[in-house]
Amino acid sequence: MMTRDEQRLLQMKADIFQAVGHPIRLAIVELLKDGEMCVCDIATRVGAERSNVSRHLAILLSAGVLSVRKDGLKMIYELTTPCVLNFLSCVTDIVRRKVRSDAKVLANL
Amino acid sequence: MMTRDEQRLLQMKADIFQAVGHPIRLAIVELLKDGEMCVCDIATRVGAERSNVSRHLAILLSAGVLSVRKDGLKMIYELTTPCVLNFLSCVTDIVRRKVRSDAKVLANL
DNA sequence: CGACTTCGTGAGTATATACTCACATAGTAA
DNA sequence: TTACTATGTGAGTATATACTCACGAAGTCG
Repeated sequence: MMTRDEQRLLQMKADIFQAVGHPIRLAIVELLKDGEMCVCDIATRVGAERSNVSRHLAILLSAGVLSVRKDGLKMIYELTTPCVLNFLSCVTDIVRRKVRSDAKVLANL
Repeated sequence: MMTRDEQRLLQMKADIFQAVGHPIRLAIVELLKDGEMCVCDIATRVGAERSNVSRHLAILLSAGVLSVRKDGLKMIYELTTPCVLNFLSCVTDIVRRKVRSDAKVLANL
């Protein structure tokens, strides 16, 4: 079947997808492609409550998508690796196909 | 802030990440990289209950990650685009960094 | 026709997630 | 010291997700 270690690896990889799989968290990832940013600025830019953003950041951090450093009062978050962004073109491609396919279904009603 | 359309696009993209963000569904995606497969075979290979696999497939289908065709009694699922797999190397990279970073924390106890 | 296979789905339950509000901590600055 | 700012987190609630079992629809084969 599948060893314990293989299952743990699968879980860790799935956690990364799941971490990015939320509109606010995806917005955060897309926002940080231009560089690091503190929590307060992130909250303002994505238009969500600060404490909520703080929790979302913790999820991305725990999955390994983001890293963080302290600068005085502020916590500065950044992408651990920009390769996450490469996948977004693939995701956009999937969305494009899906929208086209849905439109075709509608046309046949 | 953000237009209605931008939010819907963000949601659709997040849905794709979320769809893959489950151990069983990720296992299905990795399994289908070698080609299309019917539900019963997928269920056997990933070692999960068939009705459960059926639901997971519906989620991947609805996100646009998979497509399906009918062949007699069987429903044959396949990846809409293999580009999902490209991201897996990035995901593996994130996992590797995270494990290393966690190990470093442990070493300092 | 009846027996069988493949699949999706309703119902029920258990668990997980998202969100808000309030509070505590840590650093800054007067 | 006191006042202020940035952040994380406990508690509570609402909603979503995952899973199993049982059933029914659709196609196959004798």
